[in-house]
Amino acid sequence: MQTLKYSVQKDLLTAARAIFLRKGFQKTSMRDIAQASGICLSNIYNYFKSKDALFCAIVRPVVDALERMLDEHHGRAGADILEMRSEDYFRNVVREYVDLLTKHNTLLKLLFFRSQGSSLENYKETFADRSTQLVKQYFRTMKERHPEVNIEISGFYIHLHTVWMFALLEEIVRQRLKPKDIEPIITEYMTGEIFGWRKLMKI
Amino acid sequence: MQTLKYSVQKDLLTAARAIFLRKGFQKTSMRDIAQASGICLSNIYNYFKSKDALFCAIVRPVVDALERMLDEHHGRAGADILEMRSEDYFRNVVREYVDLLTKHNTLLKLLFFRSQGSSLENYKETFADRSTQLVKQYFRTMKERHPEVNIEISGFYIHLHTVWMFALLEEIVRQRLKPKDIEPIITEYMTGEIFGWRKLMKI
Amino acid sequence: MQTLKYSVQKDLLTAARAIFLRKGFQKTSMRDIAQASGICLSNIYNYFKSKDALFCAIVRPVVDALERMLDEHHGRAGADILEMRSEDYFRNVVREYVDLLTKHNTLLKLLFFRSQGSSLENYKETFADRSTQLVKQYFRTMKERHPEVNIEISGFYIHLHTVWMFALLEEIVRQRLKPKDIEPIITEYMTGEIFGWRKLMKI
Amino acid sequence: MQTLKYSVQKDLLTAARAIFLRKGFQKTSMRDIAQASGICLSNIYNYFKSKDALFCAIVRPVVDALERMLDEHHGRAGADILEMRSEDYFRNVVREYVDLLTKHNTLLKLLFFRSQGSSLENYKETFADRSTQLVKQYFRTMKERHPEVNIEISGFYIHLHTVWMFALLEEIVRQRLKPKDIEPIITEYMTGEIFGWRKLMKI
DNA sequence: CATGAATGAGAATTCATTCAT
DNA sequence: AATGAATGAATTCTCATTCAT
Repeated sequence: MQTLKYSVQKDLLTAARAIFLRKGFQKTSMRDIAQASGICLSNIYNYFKSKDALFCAIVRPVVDALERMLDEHHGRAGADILEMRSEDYFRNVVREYVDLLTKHNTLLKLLFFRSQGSSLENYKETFADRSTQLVKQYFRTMKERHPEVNIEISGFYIHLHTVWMFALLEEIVRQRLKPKDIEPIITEYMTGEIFGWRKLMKI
Repeated sequence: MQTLKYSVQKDLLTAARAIFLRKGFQKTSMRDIAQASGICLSNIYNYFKSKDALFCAIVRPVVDALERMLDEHHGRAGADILEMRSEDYFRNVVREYVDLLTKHNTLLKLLFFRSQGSSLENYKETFADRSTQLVKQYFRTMKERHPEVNIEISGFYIHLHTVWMFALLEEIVRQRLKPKDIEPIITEYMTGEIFGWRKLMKI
Repeated sequence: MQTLKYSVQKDLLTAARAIFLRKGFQKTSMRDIAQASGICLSNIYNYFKSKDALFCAIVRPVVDALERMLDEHHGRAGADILEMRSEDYFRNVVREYVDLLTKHNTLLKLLFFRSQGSSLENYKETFADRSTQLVKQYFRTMKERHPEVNIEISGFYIHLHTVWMFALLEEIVRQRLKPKDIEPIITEYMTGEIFGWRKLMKI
Repeated sequence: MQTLKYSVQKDLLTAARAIFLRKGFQKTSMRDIAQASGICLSNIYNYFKSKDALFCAIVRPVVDALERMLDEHHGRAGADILEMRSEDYFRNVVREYVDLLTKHNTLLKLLFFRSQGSSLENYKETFADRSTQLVKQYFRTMKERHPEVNIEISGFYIHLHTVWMFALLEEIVRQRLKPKDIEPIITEYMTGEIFGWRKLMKI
């Protein structure tokens, strides 16, 4: 198999993205997509094996980006917790989020609010859960290295802050903020967050 | 049509609520509800004119409660803004939220996370939008009364905090917190919020 | 649920049977059946939950009859092997087969030759296999009771004769023989068969 | 179009045969065949004009062999009926069947049990019918030459024995008997058959 | 010869809702 | 009020085949 005709694939993805965005995964029918993209209904299946696969393909870049962030922040490769206090760390985190929002504005919306009925319908919840677990694990590891750090923080608190982060992303996406407006918001939010966490952990 | 049998209506609502909660509005079929409630499929239509109407009826109490809160806090009947500084106001607000969560735990979940496909699928967003508008209007009114109050607060900020409030409610619902655990969380959250708002508004 | 409207169910079964018989399970579409029976396509699903279920319902009587025969002939309730020599046994067996053919002529054809694609597509093979196993087991049991009986008979032979039996049934069905013509054929066949088996087993 | 590449054709036939054998004609899709053979889907149509034509081409050798046998045994070129009594005739017939089974094991299975949906789906029945007609005709011809021969044999009997023959072939194919095991079975079967026929015909 | 792309018909099944009694 | 029956539109997906290059 060679690569399929590029322009058709592109038309398809573009049209599908627009409809998914407007109507959500479940209420969008393959007919809708066929009609909107001008591609024969059955031909869609030459490009994607199912409606779900099509949705996942559209949304993939942002899923990949989120997975990478999850891994880098709280995974094994994570930095030392005391870095939280450094300027560099702070700027990095901000840039990451700004990048995410700038590049994947629409896809975030799709993934978080239009995915019901697809295999990604629980992605947000799952992500928050996994994030919470990873943070807990990360804390335990850090505790060994820095016994003075307080890690008596409830799962509820951790989870809530992940969810709030998402809510912030969502708001930015919803309001279609321009890149230059995004950065100060993220900066301000992160300042508060990091400050809060450091206070809790006494570092 | 006259007086519909009360017990049937109750069975219906109870059964439907349970299924909507488990499968969501869209994936729940009228057949599912008929089967679970033991009420004949076509008889359901003697009680509710559509699937959507049934869902709305179930969820109505919490919608009413939210509307009332919206009205009381930011509507014309709202209190003076300087009340924000009083202990009473604070305690009232906390109690209101605790009440809401205690009484309508399940319905909140339904309304916020199981309503896709129904006419209430955008309730959360709509609520936040209306809330934002009301708050802005309220600020303008208060400005006339108290010119010293700063009301230069972005719509984004207002909207975001409404959404965060919802995210908090959602977390509490999700984690099935018990009433006694809810109060301290709300109290803590409200303390931070009111403090933040007062700082911004310089009151 | 009360019993569904009898006449519709009957029409449905009758029409479906006729089409299945003509075109086979796989090539028959639910549309075909709807059209032929004059019943709305989706209404069929109020009577049978799937195409397969419809087919099985049609064919059920003959499946039941065959299962009963299998059980009675070779199952635990089976008679002593030496009964093979009695007149009564012989007449019974003949009558059974004549009955089967007389009552279930059409259904046998459906089950054996029109079931491809349904869950019963391998019924004939499965039946022959199970029959072979049961016969082998039966022989072993009888060997204990009558050590003089020879049971050194290959699985191939047993299986082949089951299959031949089916082929005979099939021929009778195919040719639409009348009841009175069936009996002599079965009688003759059985005479040969029982004679052959007795010779092999030396009883 | 000219000379189609031999090796491609061969790959195609080999792959298709394997899949038809496993899944049957109807459940095998041209896509399956394309994938398994490594030949581009649309290119298959340069070699065979339809799925059916492909199936027929695969199965052709065994169809030819069967046609030849039909012709030689009962057709105009057939030997005198009294030859039935000779050793040579007997050995010839046995060898023929053993050859058929040895050479065309797989194709027989395809033709008899995997052809539903193709134009050959009724080959077995058709063959048996034609065979029956030919035998009847042959009998009439022989009657003229040998008036003492009894030809009062029912069509049912003739047809049945053809079908049994097929059932035997089927069993041998099904059980994957090895060539050396096939011969004794055929020999034994033929002994009985010829003996039976001669007795009936009084020759 | 080979290939990727396209096509239109058709498959089973589900659903909210209405009808007649 | 209650019920069984009916309906028509919709849904995802599959398939053999053809087209254009």
